[in-house]
Amino acid sequence: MTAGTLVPVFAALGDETRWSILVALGEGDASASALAGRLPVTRQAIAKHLAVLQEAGLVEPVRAGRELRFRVLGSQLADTARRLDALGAEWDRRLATIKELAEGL
Amino acid sequence: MTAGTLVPVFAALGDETRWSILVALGEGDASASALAGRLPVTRQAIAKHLAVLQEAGLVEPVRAGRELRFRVLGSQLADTARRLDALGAEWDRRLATIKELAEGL
DNA sequence: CAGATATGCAACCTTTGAGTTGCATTATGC
DNA sequence: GCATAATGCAACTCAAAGGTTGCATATCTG
Repeated sequence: MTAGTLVPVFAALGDETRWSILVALGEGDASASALAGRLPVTRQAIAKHLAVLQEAGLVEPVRAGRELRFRVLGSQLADTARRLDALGAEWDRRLATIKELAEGL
Repeated sequence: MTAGTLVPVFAALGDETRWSILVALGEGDASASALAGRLPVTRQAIAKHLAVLQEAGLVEPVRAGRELRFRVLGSQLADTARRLDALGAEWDRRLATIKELAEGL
């Protein structure tokens, strides 16, 4: 459970358009074509973003007839949040210890 | 408190080299020059990364004589984690509601 | 003061990533 | 079966991002 699998997730979350997509999916599953109707980019661009998000494990494809809808995986976000919180806490703790040592406590 | 300020943070966290820097800083404050000794990139590259991290509020500069050390801000990570968790939870909740509606409950 | 050490700045190269257009393909629905 | 609506794939453009080298500038330390 190193930062290895974490980085792609953050990279995926580090783009405005992808956030728009995630937010849109937060209101219900949708296909690339459907999303293209709501966002100011082409269907193909959205398809690429969805691929990135899927690779990062943030969305999941769901076939529905000839449509390929995507579902946002909130649990993955919660998971990432937990790991992030743990790291932040550890760094703070470690640096506090260093500070104490430096102050000769 | 929109996703606005959140995106740069994730963008900053979406790079392996920057993680290396953060991890290194997690073991104690350090300057760009000091970090250059431990990482396989030049001091200037590290300086740029530190600028990005600082812009995202993840590190903080600390002047120490002629040295400019950087301190990692774990609290900012915890903050980001909280927001991420809230979003994931809300999406899950909303989608669960939609599913119920779709199932005619 | 002098030399060493640290940062600051700028130009440059190269790769990646976001976005587009165009066309092929596949699967529905009547 | 056929027109339609959706996805898949490929080539291309353009800008940004990561990285480098080189040099200027400050600032300790002996």
